[in-house]
Amino acid sequence: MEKYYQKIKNAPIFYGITDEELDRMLKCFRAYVKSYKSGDIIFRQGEIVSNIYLILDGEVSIEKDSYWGRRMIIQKLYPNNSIGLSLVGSKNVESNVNAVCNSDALVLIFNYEKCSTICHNACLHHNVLIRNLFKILSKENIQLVEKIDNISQKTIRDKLLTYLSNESLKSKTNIIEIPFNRQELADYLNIDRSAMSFELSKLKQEGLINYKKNKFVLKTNI
Amino acid sequence: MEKYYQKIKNAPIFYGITDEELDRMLKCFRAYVKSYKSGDIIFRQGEIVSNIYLILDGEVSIEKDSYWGRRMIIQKLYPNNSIGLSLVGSKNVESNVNAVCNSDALVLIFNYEKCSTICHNACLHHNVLIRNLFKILSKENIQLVEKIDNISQKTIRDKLLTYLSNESLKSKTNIIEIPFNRQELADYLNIDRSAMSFELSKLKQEGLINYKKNKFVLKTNI
DNA sequence: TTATTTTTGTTGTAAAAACAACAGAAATAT
DNA sequence: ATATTTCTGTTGTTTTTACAACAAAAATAA
Repeated sequence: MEKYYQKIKNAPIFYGITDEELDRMLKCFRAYVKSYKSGDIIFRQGEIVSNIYLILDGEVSIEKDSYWGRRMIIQKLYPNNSIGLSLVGSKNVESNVNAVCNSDALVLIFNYEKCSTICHNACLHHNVLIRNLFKILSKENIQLVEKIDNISQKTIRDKLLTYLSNESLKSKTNIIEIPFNRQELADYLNIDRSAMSFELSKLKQEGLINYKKNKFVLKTNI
Repeated sequence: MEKYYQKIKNAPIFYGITDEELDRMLKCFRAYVKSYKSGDIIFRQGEIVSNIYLILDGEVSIEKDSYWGRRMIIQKLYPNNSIGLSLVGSKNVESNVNAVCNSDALVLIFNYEKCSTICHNACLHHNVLIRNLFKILSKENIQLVEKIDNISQKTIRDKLLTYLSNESLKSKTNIIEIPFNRQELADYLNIDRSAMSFELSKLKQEGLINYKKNKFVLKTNI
């Protein structure tokens, strides 16, 4: 456990917390580290989630299975990101998504509720934590609205251009490395992969973008 | 100002706060009430928002204009709902949405930052408030994911059925009154109104649903 | 009440998407 | 190095959608 402290300290969720505090806090939260294999599912649609999961290593995607078996990728998460905040915050709500490991992963797990009922330092810890949770959730909220923006566009072309220019705006550069392969990007934008590939080719031909694998260059600021 | 206290007290954002506390708190936050006319815009895409807006009366919709001029409705908000939480939480972020009054509206406005820097009771107030903000944001988060679920469906039919059954699940009844007219529902689901009307007719003919104006009945539990 | 405006439903047509099937390229395993 | 698997791009066909134009119904104003 202690060997992960350095990693844990860097996570936004524990921002502003001193080393000693962190130590007490993790004990108080009954925190433990669990390792997952690629493909493992951290939690499923329909499960009630009362833990917070902090990714220490690996890649996790938040997905949803449609009634007809199509996969929808909501977002991808990486070390320092945490999962389950909104579920924990709303208490006893069934998860409406799956959290799936895309690679072997290392995850810090702790129970958000336990502390508030058992431990004396509850208030102290909670206040610091909740402040961080609020910040993280607000960012996530903005990201979700951005995703809605991306997938709300009418045509495949518009979805691609909106997605790429949004990414470009965020990174403040017109050279973008996306975390998706083609199939995953299609699942993220809710479009057909082959139709998307076709549209990407057209955009390249027209000189609007260039790309190789998952590296894209936006030629114009659309 | 005082005449609105009863309304203000009922809002989730001030849950668990006593009357005297509320009084001090609102002073501390420099809160004031502003009335808007139908069609007024509370804030626009691109503006930096540092206030929290609590709706006391009226209807406000969170919208986005696409590059091509299409309106996208993200969500509709009503008395007791608050606006701007995620923007305030992320600090100095440009709003990526418009907040538009759909009717004459009454809104409590307060500056979230001001308190933390000026007032002595900052911690006390903030801790209570942030706890509430966290809860509200987590609910909103779940709603946004649900919206993503609705609009991610492949066909117009699937979007309609998913939306209606999600609403049905939430209200735990198969009789639903939706807050949208046809054009607004189309803008919410990002589809063409006439194509949607046509699909609704088909669903009615097939006996899957029934409806009149904005009241819907789900015949089967799809 | 009647006139006017707004909302909703219907239809045909053109555009776009999904789907399927496959070929070539790239990555991985042997 | 070669074989095998995975990923990406291309094409034709079918399905679905958007769009436009209009009719019917409902709501609102005069």
